[in-house]
Amino acid sequence: MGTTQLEQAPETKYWHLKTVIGEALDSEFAVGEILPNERDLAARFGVARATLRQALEQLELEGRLQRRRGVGTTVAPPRMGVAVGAAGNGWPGGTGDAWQAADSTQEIPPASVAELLGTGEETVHVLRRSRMYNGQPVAADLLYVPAASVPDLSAIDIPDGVTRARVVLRELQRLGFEGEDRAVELGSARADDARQLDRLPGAPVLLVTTRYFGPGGRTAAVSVATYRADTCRLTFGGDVEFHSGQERRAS
Amino acid sequence: MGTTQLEQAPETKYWHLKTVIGEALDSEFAVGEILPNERDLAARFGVARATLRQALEQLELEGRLQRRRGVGTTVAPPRMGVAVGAAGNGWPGGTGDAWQAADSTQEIPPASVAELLGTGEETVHVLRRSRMYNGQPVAADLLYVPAASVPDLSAIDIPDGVTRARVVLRELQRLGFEGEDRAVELGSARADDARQLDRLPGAPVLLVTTRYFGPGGRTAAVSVATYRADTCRLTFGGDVEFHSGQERRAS
DNA sequence: AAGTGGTCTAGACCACCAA
DNA sequence: TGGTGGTCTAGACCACTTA
Repeated sequence: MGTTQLEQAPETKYWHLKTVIGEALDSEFAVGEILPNERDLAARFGVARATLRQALEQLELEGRLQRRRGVGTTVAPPRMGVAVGAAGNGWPGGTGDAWQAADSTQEIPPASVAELLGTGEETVHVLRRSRMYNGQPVAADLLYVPAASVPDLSAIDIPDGVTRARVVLRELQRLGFEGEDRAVELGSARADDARQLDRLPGAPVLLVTTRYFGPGGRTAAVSVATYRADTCRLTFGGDVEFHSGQERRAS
Repeated sequence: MGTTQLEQAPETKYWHLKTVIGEALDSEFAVGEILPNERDLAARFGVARATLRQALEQLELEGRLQRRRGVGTTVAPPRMGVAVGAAGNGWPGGTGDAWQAADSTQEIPPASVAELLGTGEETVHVLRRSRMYNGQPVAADLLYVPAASVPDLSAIDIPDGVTRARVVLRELQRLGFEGEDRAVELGSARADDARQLDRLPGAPVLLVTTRYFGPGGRTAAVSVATYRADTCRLTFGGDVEFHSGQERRAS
């Protein structure tokens, strides 16, 4: 009667586990330290392995644990702040930052990209790049460049993918751009991205879609970057580094 | 011998399922349509329910499905683009946009926030707000404001939380700010945020941490916003709307 | 009360890594 | 080869919504 009935949900087991383990991580474990294996942990807490795993999965999602098949579960360092704003990368790869142009082909872009580009079913240059940070791969990226955006190249024929990538980037950089647009959403890693990022397919990733506007307001290029969600915190604007004292190091 | 041995991973069941169902969603289902229940689907594909669920979970993570306990699984509309950049919200809640100031207390901020504010263990104003979009809750937010940032209020004592929230916001708006800083990372919803966002605890969310710089470069306030990762695509900069023709409507 | 998705169990086997 | 995390199964029960 008088009891304010606010308890509501009786807190599930895995949620409680997650809390308990999370607190233990703060107080009793150092970064890089290895946890007991899942079977032992499950036994120790008196739950099924699946339940224990549900807790670990969330902690990994939050960037507090790192699990590797065949190896074990370790305490993850704090997420690294990765600059995505205008300060970080003009034409990505242009200024020789951590982006590494890997390859280039000419393909018909997927519908979602074609819509952003405003092109129809024309083929575009597709540059594959990957971004390193503190010696770790943090992002895989596809840069879609319509042939119209780099007119001076249409006559030349360059067979090698890597050098063509470099040439396209240089040309883009020469032309410059007038603005950019960015969107971030949650996704799961495709098989090839997963391989580049040293994760399993389906791993949670942050999808950063950038539109680059050329002269006249036309969309000159579109980039879709796939960042590891477990290890990265994306930073925007402000040239100041977040948390500058606490960046992640290789384990 | 001659067989280029590149097959590599024999593609797990749930991954294959995810692909198959995903394609079916594109071709055979309309937005809002209800899928068969999990037990039926599992039987139809000849897998255990847990396996089927693993596939659905990923599709939900990617914003393609919406599942509600007691109701069913429906096809989700495309994610809505939510503006987070400077254009979207000055002092959030200030211009009467979709933010709704709900409450305000004075508390000692969590260590992570205190570090960003540069304050010690002093109490700060904590404004709780929530953001609506197309009639749906998309974000819950905590705005931490050190007393020093709103000096004119230190003398006044306002007992009511809601009006105090409004007063603090008005004062902040009057003072203005000189810059901001933003970071985005993946998280899982705390119990209270989950309630506000109409999700279960642990649901994947995008955590947007914003630092507002006051005159002199000091951090005037810090906001931690929790966006539903399943329904939201965060957009930054550029006053142009992404995908303007395809926005999400209430189902 | 019936039907949905969410949690949990106790097993089994597989893919991967390091010694 | 032994140990790790990843996948998969076939059940059971629970929390929630709707009628």
